[in-house]
Amino acid sequence: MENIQLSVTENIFKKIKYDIVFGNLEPDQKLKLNLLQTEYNVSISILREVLNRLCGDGFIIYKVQKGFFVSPISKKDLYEIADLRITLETHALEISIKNKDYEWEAELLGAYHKLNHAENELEKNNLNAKSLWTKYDAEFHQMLIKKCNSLNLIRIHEVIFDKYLRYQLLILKYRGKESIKEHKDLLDYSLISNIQKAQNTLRDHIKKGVDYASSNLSL
Amino acid sequence: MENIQLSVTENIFKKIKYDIVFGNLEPDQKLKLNLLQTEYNVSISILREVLNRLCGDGFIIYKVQKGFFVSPISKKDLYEIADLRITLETHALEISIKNKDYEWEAELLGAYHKLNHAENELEKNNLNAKSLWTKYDAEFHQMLIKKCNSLNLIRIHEVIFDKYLRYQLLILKYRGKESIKEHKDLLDYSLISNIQKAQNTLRDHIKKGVDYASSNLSL
DNA sequence: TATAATTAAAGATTCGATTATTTTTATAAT
DNA sequence: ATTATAAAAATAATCGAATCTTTAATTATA
Repeated sequence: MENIQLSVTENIFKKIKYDIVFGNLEPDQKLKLNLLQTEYNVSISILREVLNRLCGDGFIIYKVQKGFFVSPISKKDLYEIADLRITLETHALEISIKNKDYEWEAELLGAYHKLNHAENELEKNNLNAKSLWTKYDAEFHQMLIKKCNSLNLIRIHEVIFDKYLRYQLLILKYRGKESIKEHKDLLDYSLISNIQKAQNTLRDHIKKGVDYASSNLSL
Repeated sequence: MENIQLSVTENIFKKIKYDIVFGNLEPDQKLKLNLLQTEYNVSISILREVLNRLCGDGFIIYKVQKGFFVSPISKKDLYEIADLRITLETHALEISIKNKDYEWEAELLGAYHKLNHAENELEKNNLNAKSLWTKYDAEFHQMLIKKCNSLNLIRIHEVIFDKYLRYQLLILKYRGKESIKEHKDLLDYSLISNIQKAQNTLRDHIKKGVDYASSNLSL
């Protein structure tokens, strides 16, 4: 019998991080402890543990005797995040491709297949597919760098990806056909081990995404 | 009158992080809360807040219902950290050099001067200079990337640098003359804006450092 | 009216105690 | 002697209350 029991702290951590990334908690919003206490139904100590952990990742800002605040957003921050994502993800992609095996190719094809399905649904204006697309986009990009053989790199990339995702979700629009083509190219270049073209495609993919996001973001 | 009052939490955070980086708390060591309580003379709640924050940065590992542990070390981890430092620091250096101004040049020269002084003291076998060298080495490298114009990048680099430093301090030995030459080159290439050579020097500098560390590390 | 001082309310910080879980030790059964 | 079971000790997790700080509201003064 499996024991999947998570502590209260772990559950609240996931909830609050989700609420920040998905915009339920707004940028700059002050996180008053007694409000959160009733909202999430936990004690203050638990909340402070969770908020401190999120501080470490930079999703929350802490000011002594002033409390906790959801991290602010800005175009400058968005471009910084995008630049970091490009730097980390292209580097990881190169190593990943160099280390690839059949199992990885299979998993990558699988991840692509799911993403492509969600993309098609979105093209048919099935708006329910939005959250699915979000999930599969993340999984596809995680799979691309999975063989980079560096837990540290994967861990940092994950944080940066979530920060990037937060901006994407603030826009809510979907870049459509262009992005679909880029994902297909990313898959194909990875499978034939063309590192240069795979990296260039990834770089353009993120740059176009961030420009699109930026132009749709009123700040 | 300035208000430099830090909360208890902030102070303990710095102390514990210092103790991890500088090896007073050993890798894999279990951080029992009541022991830490008497050691640092604070309540459990405070400790849990601090340990959670350090989890976010990866200096501490948390296992549900098992407690907190100082992150383990390994050669693989060291090489991952070094690779990340190279990736992040060369990228930041390029942008920094492109954005440079006279003020930065002046500050960089100042930082180099202090580092060079510490290096000379070490050459004279003045072992007290060791901790000074640690400080000035960090400051010199931070100054190199200061103009990269990305708080996110600087913040992440800082965490990686501290993780790298932790390994360096485990070795305690000093690489000597070679490293001195590299620092001088790093300064000169940055000042004449030779980005390629500055990046290559930095890459070699870190690679040689990590190889030196690795070969002196019994794991 | 505008500014400064005082008080009241709200909120952050810290702590000690209670509860729940895990680990260790002791005891019993095979 | 070895494994299984039960009791005890150690430790982690959680909570609610006490303390301290900041912010807002009120009153007093120029």
